[in-house]
Amino acid sequence: MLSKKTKYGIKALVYLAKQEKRLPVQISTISQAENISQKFLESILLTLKKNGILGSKKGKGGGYYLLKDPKEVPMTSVMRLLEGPIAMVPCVSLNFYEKCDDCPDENACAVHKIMIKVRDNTLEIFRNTSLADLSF
Amino acid sequence: MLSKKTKYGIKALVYLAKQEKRLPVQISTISQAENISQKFLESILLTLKKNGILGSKKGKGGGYYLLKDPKEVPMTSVMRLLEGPIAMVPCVSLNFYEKCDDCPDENACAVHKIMIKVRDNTLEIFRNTSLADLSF
DNA sequence: CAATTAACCTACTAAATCTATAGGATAAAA
DNA sequence: TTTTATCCTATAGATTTAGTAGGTTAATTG
Repeated sequence: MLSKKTKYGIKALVYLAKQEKRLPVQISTISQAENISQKFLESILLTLKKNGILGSKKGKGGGYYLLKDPKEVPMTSVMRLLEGPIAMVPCVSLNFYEKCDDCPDENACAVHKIMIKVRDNTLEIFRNTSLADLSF
Repeated sequence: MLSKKTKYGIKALVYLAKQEKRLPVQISTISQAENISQKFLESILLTLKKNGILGSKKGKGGGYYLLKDPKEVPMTSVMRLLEGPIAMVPCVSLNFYEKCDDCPDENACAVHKIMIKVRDNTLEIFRNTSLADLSF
């Protein structure tokens, strides 16, 4: 299941991508438009900023804005940042790999086998989908 | 992330599918072979039994066994039973649909849009993979 | 019949994760 | 110097996960 954090994060990013001008948008504006708890959204946007997806400006007329063209923001980045691994099991994750405690041999593991397929397919979708694609 | 419950359940099912004869296999045998807590596995196999995937036999020589040919057990069934929805968001789930609190219009939602794609792809894999496919 | 075996069932718990909320600090603008 | 809005840390309540404990039932064996 996708966490609310990721869901809200994507919604906020798409909201920003839809802006005609690249002017800062306040948290309160986004939170009202998308029905998201303002404080919660605040922490989400902050991590997006810390990780180079968003820029911000303080004080009056401040807010958050996209640093790149929406076309240049693939969903892989967004998902990994907010949700963590794209794979359903760590032993199959490209960016968050971990060995399973219970598996003596990964290659002999049935779960490993099918989850590789799922990962590859999901990855393909996220790689080929940018914020721009979600903004129509 | 896939729960341990589902992971262990799949491993146990594949273990049973690999048996040459359809004789009952004890929980303790599977739990040792697959490094799974016996008590935990017990509860997993029980739900698989209650839902028509496994049969069981009590007393000496008892245990669990597959009720159908492994070819006839698609991963969609296993996943839905153990993990729940295959979709990453309830508003996109075929079998566990729920409306989002925050979304006035599903069709206008970016998250909805991409998660439909992910669901369709994942579903396709699970539909086309049976226990037999995982048992080689 | 009685003992053994192994599934069946209920309840509980410890730990982790998720979804926030509180409250103040910092920086920019008016 | 006041206002505005982001930045930051800490915490808390709810939910989910991953088991554990302990006894009950049913089938087999001697």
